[in-house]
Amino acid sequence: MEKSYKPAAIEKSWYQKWEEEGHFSPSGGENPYCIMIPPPNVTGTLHMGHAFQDTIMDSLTRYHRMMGYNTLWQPGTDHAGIATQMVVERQLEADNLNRQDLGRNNFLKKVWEWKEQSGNKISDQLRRMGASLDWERERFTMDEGLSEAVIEVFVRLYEEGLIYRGKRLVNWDPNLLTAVSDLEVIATEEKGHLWHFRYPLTNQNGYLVVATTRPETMLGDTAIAVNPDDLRYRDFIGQTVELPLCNRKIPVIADNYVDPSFGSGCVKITPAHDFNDYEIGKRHNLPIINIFTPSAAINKNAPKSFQGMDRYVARKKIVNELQAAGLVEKILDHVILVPRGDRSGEIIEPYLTDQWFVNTKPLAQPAINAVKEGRIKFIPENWSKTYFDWMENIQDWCISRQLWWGHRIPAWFDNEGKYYVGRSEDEVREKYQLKENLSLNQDEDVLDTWFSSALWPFSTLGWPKETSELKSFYPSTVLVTGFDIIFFWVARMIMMGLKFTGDVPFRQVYIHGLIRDQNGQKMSKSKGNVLDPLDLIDGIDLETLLKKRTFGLMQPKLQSEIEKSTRKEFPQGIKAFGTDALRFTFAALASTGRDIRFDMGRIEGYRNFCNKLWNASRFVLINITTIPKPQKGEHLSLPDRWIRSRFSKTITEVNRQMENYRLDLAAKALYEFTWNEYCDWYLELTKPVLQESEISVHKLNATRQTLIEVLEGLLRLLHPIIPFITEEIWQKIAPLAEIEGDTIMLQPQPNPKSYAVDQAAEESINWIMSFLLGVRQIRGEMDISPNTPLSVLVENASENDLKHLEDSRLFLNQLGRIESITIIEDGEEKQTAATALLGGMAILVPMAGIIDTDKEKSRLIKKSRNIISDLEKINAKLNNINFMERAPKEIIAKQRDLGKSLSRDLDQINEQLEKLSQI
RNA sequence: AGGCGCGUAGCUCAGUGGUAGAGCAUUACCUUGACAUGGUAAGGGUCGGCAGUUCAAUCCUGCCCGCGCCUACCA
Repeated sequence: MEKSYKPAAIEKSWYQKWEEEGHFSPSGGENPYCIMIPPPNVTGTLHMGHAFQDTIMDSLTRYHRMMGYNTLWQPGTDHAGIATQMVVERQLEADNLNRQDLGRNNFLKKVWEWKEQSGNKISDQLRRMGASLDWERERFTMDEGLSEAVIEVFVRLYEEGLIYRGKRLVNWDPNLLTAVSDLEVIATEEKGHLWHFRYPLTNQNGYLVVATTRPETMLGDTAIAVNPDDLRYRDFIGQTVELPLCNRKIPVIADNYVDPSFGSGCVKITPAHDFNDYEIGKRHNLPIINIFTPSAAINKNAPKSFQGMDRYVARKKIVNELQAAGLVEKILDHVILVPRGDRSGEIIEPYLTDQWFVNTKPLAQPAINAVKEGRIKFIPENWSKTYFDWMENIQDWCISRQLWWGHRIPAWFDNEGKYYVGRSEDEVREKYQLKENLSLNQDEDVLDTWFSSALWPFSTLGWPKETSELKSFYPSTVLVTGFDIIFFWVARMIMMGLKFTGDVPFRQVYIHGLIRDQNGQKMSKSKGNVLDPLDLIDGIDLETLLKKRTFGLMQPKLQSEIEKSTRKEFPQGIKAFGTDALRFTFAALASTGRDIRFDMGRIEGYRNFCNKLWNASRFVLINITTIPKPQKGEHLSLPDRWIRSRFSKTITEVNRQMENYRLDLAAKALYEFTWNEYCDWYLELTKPVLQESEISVHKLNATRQTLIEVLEGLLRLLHPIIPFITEEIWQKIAPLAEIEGDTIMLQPQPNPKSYAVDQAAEESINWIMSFLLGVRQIRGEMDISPNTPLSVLVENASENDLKHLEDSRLFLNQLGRIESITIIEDGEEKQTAATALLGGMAILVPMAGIIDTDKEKSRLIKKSRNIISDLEKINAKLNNINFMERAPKEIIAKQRDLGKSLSRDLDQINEQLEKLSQI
């Protein structure tokens, strides 16, 4: 093996081998374990969020595969309607073309080309992450089979009356020229104004003042509303006002919606361009006057002088003209919530159009029940509250989009605007017995991308056919996803899954946090703080990183700022840490919080961890070149028994944490065992055995066997998180453990029962550790060189101490660089010494020239001060009647014991101090 | 407006009703035959604040302060 761990050298080949040999496909068997990947955008690239999520899913998948489950991790990609269409349109823009220039068919051809060209990129990046996805089953939401599922679902929902078409006020993106759903609208707080306008009364002098944040909508006003209980306006109800600039009379109506304390207490009502006003309009039978074109310019329903103007140009003109007419009461600064499209960033307008909707309430109820009844569990459980809140107030879902890229709606229109829904034109003609010469045109619109995503858990498995895959893997075991798409995706999958399969789509929903940068900021191109997972794996030099972060910025102004911060953060660029280190980092960060700050310090630390594992394995391989003869338990050394015991407990702990989705705690247990126990102590403790010439062959072999067995098991335990390095090492270790197999990934997880728990051995090793710690402290604090051999005396040794001492001399001598250990009676030792305490026993290092008396004095004084303060706390408790009466017995006993041992320590320290003072 | 989350060492974060933890960073010493991507030791914290429950609170409860997120129709 190489002297140090070089990830690039080992990661390349293993993945290819695993995939070629079909190790990712389900093994068959009784117990299924299935995860559906949240399909990434087919034209996208892997970002930190993906890498994090995929690490979690892959670790879970590999773990359960090794636990003997029939494991499927289903891969695939999403067509991501708007996002993908926008990318291709932007490419056309470069050639001064738009999609209309190409026409629908040619445009779609372009999108498919782009999909083919870039669609494999993210799959390849997933491979770099080590993701053990069953690629043979890779799906795409616009595959034939999945499209069939989409049509089937649409038609069935329509036939049941759960999909309807209607003219409704929807969220309209005037830039993309499509409707979007409520969820795709982001409300942002922005500075605006509250304009107060005077609407003159028609049958008397005076006016009513209305307040608005969107003056241009006045052109579509059809009423003004006041609160019926508002005494100021009570008398005006039923009168009319003159709508300025429009030459129209509109009524004053009363509606409880109006809050008298806001603005002027009078609200202008524009039913065509405001959701509330729309509802009020319906209640009062108001006319609905649409004043916008699809791109939100003023249309022909408004006065001539405004027609054709963009809404914001019109706004200015309206304000100016009202001002000139003396109809502006005042203009106040006002922070408003501006609705913007999540893709385009454009200000969304409520707009009256014909759209397709899903009637969600009947679907939501069973989906609520499924979670209430525990058939689906959220992890952490708290997220179910978020889910309920939304589901219980769910609104109908606008599913039609005026785009070209996506699943075209299976509805056909005749020339009169009558429409027929069916699986195909032929089916429609037959079903509705349409005349052959009736011309039909399919609806131009496509479905919301999330409509097909909602079917993902069963459409990928072949539904509506009753496939064996569906039988085996539906419901899937767990959905792993971020909280940001609980509404978009999780809720809708549950609704659709229950509706069309009669069962939940997954039994658990593991909600993880979102990856942020080291300052807790969302990673985004415009902030210039994006980390590419592949750059962490392969490394990147500063110049390339700078180029990457500043290339194609929307606001070139930001360039110098981004350059500066990047140079500061990564003066040397980014080192290559390898996939395993990145994965271990993600696992270690996967705690229950919402924000996960990615910390470069940690990935470096876990790269070092990999190196540690690498070198520990080298140590084992250097010392063991032939298969050790199996030995009986009696030949195991104390450290052998100890490490087996610790490993058994570690396996149990890791299993527990994996089952609880606490990958961070699993990673922690693995890290601590590997580094702090196996490497720091066990390997050190084997050195005396491996190097001792007089050791028995049995003992030697028992230690060799333990070294191998524990390392081999540890590699398997680590494999789900760090697959590459464990495979590489395992290939060399497994033969020495007499294990045959092509790959570690198909080996079973280690069984805690294969390694005996041994409390006695743990106690003994703890004693040894304490002994060595005491000696090392003296060395460290007294500046005694690690090379200086020490003669050590022990005083007040109990029988137990003597037994431990007898069992461990070999280890103490070598690990503590101790020449001799002499047992002495209390007070026998006359010369002064540096002292360490181990239970009731004192470990003395005679000072004879090597130790500074004053230093030792101050060291002991400091120690005694700590003990005294602890002791005071304990005595206060023990003297507290309430404590003695009410605390549990064990706690009292524990405190008493602690107090005793502390005062014993204190006595000994004082004794030593006295001795030192006598000099 | 409602809901949720967070506040623990300089930084990033675990954690528990009964003696506060890790990694990184810092300091000192060490190139000893697995590993300097390392070893040994050290320093560092009123666990955001106040009150309550309790024999005992960093942990449970309430209030407050600070930060963040989500949902929502205040024109």
